[in-house]
Amino acid sequence: MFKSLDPLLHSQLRLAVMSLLMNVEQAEFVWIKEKTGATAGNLSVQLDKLSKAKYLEINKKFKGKYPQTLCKITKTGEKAFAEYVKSLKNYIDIKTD
Amino acid sequence: MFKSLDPLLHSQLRLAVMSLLMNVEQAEFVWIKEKTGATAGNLSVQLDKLSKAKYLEINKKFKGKYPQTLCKITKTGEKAFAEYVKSLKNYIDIKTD
DNA sequence: TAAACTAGTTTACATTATAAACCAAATATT
DNA sequence: AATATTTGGTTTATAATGTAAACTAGTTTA
Repeated sequence: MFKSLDPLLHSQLRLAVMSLLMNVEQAEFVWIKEKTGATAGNLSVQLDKLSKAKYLEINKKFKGKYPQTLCKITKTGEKAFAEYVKSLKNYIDIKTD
Repeated sequence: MFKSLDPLLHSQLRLAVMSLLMNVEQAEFVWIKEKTGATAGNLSVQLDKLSKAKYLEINKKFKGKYPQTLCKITKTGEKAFAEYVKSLKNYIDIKTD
């Protein structure tokens, strides 16, 4: 009846991050921070979790003299997101039998 | 951009409970337990939280000789659920601009 | 050269979720 | 008729999670 919801995606901030990354080629840490309204510390932790799960790839470079963290969703991440959305529908659409 | 998701509903079990109660007049503890697959202890705690938030009403009676806990969603609960679903759509539908 | 800012990371604490242990009464077993 | 098991839960202790505050490392500005 209720498919289990991927706990890695069932978090407000991580879901927002994935939602953003579903729609762009890649994104900077600072841009994600602004779009989500997250604190830097929280975002750092959550990006790390998503990255460890291979839901996204993190690429650290320099933009001029400043450090820059680029994030990009992976195929695995895209699949997980799609699956999460599918599962969620059981919760928000269902009619009992 | 991202509306905040009611933390009381953003929990797998509580969301499943509310989802069930959206579709029935009322429901027994045991029925909810079976439908959700939750343990009794966890369900007890989560029902209590939803009840304290006035998202549902809990009515304790006896069914024959056994205790029976009946749950019914409130107007407040219905509104909160609808609002949650609306907010969620920002996360799962959006295209970045 | 000292203060303030950029771009993050680490860590300590608070919140949340959950299973295990418990309770009271009913029924089944020996 | 004791005792064990089941029903229908609640309480509580612990594990997992989320988050802000404090920190690192370097840059710009006054």
